[in-house]
Amino acid sequence: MAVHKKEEFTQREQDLAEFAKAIAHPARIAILKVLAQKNECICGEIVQILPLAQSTVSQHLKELKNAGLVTGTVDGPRSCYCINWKAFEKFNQEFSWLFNNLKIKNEKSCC
Amino acid sequence: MAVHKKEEFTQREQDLAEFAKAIAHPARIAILKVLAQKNECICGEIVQILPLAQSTVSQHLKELKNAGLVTGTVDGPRSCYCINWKAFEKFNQEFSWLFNNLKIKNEKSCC
DNA sequence: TTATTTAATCGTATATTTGCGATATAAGAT
DNA sequence: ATCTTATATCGCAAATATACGATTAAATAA
Repeated sequence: MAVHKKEEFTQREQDLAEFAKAIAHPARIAILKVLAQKNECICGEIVQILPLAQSTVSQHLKELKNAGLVTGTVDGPRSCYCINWKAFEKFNQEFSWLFNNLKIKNEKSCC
Repeated sequence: MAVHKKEEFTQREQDLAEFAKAIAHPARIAILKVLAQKNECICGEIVQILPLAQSTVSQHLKELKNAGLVTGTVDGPRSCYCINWKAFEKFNQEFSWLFNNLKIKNEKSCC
């Protein structure tokens, strides 16, 4: 991949792709589920639940944070992660937009 | 990554992640849009529209096909690609399920 | 039959992702 | 002040993804 071609697409396509990439790993989906299930902010618990090393979980959390899907604040010696519902809702809408946008144009498949 | 850890998660998480990966590139989102816009099955047209080489587009199409989002049939010397609406609808529902599932549990963010 | 057109595949280079152990950091406990 | 605990980050290895040119394959046109 000599050059990056991603910039040649629309911002909307890039944003949507980036969000999709954020949840394109079962570990990150599992992390989101754990974060949603617990009412309090956990972190080390995720490491207990997932079959991954602490450093790996930390890395996945960082990616979710970079994608804006998760917020993180320092709480004493531990970290507090939460789902960013606002961003999540926005991306949910973007997805719906894509799905509907595609579907409206052509409901029937020709092959 | 000495070992694959993806199998250690639920099938549902894996399937969803795989679908997300399929649309985790702006080129593939753009391809889906083109396929939806045209009423007929094109292929070479995608190459004209996208800023990518023919072999690269072919590769992206293959990935979409592997993910089940697109069907492809041979039509003489050319290929005919179409969106698989059924599979698309299924994944749309899976996404909604995830979003709602997460949201119901905890609407408020604690940080 | 030979040439042309269209698309898939191969080979290759490079970039990114995934994963882990080891180390660093920072707060709380002793 | 030192030890413990929790987490982030670094460095590395291996796997995957991205992109392209060249080649192959297969059907139509000449």
